[in-house]
Amino acid sequence: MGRTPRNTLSSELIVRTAFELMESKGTDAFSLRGVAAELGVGPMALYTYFRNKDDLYDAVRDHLMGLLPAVPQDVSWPDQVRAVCRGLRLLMLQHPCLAQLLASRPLAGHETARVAEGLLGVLRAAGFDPETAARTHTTLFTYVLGATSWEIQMAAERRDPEAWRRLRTTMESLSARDFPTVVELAPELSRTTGGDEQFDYGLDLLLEGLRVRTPS
Amino acid sequence: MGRTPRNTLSSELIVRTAFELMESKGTDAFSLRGVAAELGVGPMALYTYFRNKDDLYDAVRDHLMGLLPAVPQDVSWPDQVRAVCRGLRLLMLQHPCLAQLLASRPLAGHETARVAEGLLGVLRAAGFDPETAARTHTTLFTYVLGATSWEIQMAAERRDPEAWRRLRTTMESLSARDFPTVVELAPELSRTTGGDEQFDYGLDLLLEGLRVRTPS
DNA sequence: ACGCCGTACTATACACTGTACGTTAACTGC
DNA sequence: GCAGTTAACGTACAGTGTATAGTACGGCGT
Repeated sequence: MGRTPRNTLSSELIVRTAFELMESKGTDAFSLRGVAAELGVGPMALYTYFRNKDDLYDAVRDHLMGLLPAVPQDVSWPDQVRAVCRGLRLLMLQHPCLAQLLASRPLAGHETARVAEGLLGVLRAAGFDPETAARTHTTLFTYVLGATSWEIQMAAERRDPEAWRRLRTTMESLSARDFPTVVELAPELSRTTGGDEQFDYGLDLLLEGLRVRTPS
Repeated sequence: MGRTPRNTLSSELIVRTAFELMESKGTDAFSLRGVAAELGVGPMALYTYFRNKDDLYDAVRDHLMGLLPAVPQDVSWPDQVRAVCRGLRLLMLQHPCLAQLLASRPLAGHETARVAEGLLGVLRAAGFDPETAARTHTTLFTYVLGATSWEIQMAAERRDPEAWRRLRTTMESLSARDFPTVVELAPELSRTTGGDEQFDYGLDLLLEGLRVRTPS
C-alpha cells in the first residue's frame, strides 16, 4: 500500500514551500510544522533534508539571493554600484522575509557568493586595491541591509493602526523644551523614513566619499 | 500570612532583570518565564506592568539607549557626528542584545528621542536644512545599525567552531573560475569583517559625502 | 473601626513551537 | 527472494506566550 510514498520531497520543493509560506503568512508565523503540513507530511520528514530550522533558513536565503539580476555592464562603475545596491533593496522590499533572513545569519552559499562576486568585480575593475574593495563591499552591503531593514520595519509599523497610534502619541508627548529639534523636525523625520529618495541620499553620500578615493 | 506580598515588583526591576538575563543567557534564550522565575514570581505577574513581550522589549531597548553618553560640545560637528555613531556602535558591541532589539522594533521612548535630539541638534547647528538633517540622521543611524549588527553576527559565527568550519568549507568550495574575485579577495574579506577600521571607513565615506554638501 | 474595592499576584489551561528517539515501510543491489 | 539503506512516520518532551479566572492584600470612605 502506498501509505508512505518515497521521494515525494526534495530540498528544492521544501525551500520553495517554506519561501511561499514566509511570504504569505509572514516570517514570524513561519514554522517547520506549517511547512510540513503544507506538504502533507509529518514535521520530522524535513529533517531528512535539513539539519534544523536555521539550515532551512539558510537555504531560503540563498534561494532568494539567486533572484538578484546580474550587474549591468554598459554603464560607469558608480552606476553599476548603484544598480547592485538598488537591486538588493528592491528584492528586500518585494520579499520582506529576506530582511530577517539576512539580519540573523551570515553570508553563505553560492548565490550569495555570486552577488559578492559581482560587486567586488566592479570595484576591482574600477581600480580599487584589494583591501579598499573589500572594505567598500562590506560598507555598501551593510548600509543597504540596515537602511532597508529599517524601512521595512517602519512600513510595517505604519500598517498596524494600533502600533502607529501609540508611536504618534509618544512622539507628541515629547516636550518641546527637552527635545526642541526632534519636535521641530517631526514632519521631516516621518517623511524621510524610507522611500527611494531617502535610500538614494545615503547611497549618494557613500558614492561621493568613494569618488574622492577613486584611483586616478 | 505573607504568602502573596504586594509591590515586590516594578517596571524598573523587571526591565533590569530582563536585561541581565539577555546579557547572560543570550537574547534567544530569553523568555518571560525566565524573567518571572528569576524574580520568584509567576509568569503572569509581568502582565501587570507590560502588555506583552514586545512591550518589555521596547522598555529594555529604551533603558539601554539611556546609557549612551551625551554629545561632546567642544569639537567640530563632524567629530560630534563621529562620537555619536561610535558611541552607539560601542554600546551595541558591549550589549549585543541591543542589536536585536533595534533591528526588530522602531524607535520609541524618551531615551531614544534623547539620542535623536543630540544628533539632529548637531546637524542643524552645522547649518543643514531640516530635510537634509532628517535624511542624514536616518542614514547615519541605519548605517550604524546595519554595520554593527553585521559585525556582531560575524563575531558570533566565529566563536561557534562548528558554524565557522562550515563557513570556511563553503568558501573554499567556490571555484576560482566562477568566483575569481571572491576567491582572490578571501583574505581581505575575512579581515575586513568588523573592527574599528572597517566601521570608521564606512563612516568616513558618509562624512566625506556630507562635507561636500556642507552649507557655506 | 469597619467594609468595600481595585490592584497585584497566582493557578490553570491552551495552542503552539523545535526536535530527540524509535519504528516502519519502500526502494536498491546481490 | 533477501539484506541493507533510507525516507517518512508517530510519539513524546520540554519549552514558549498569553487568555482566563480566581485570590488575598492595601488603602479608601464612612
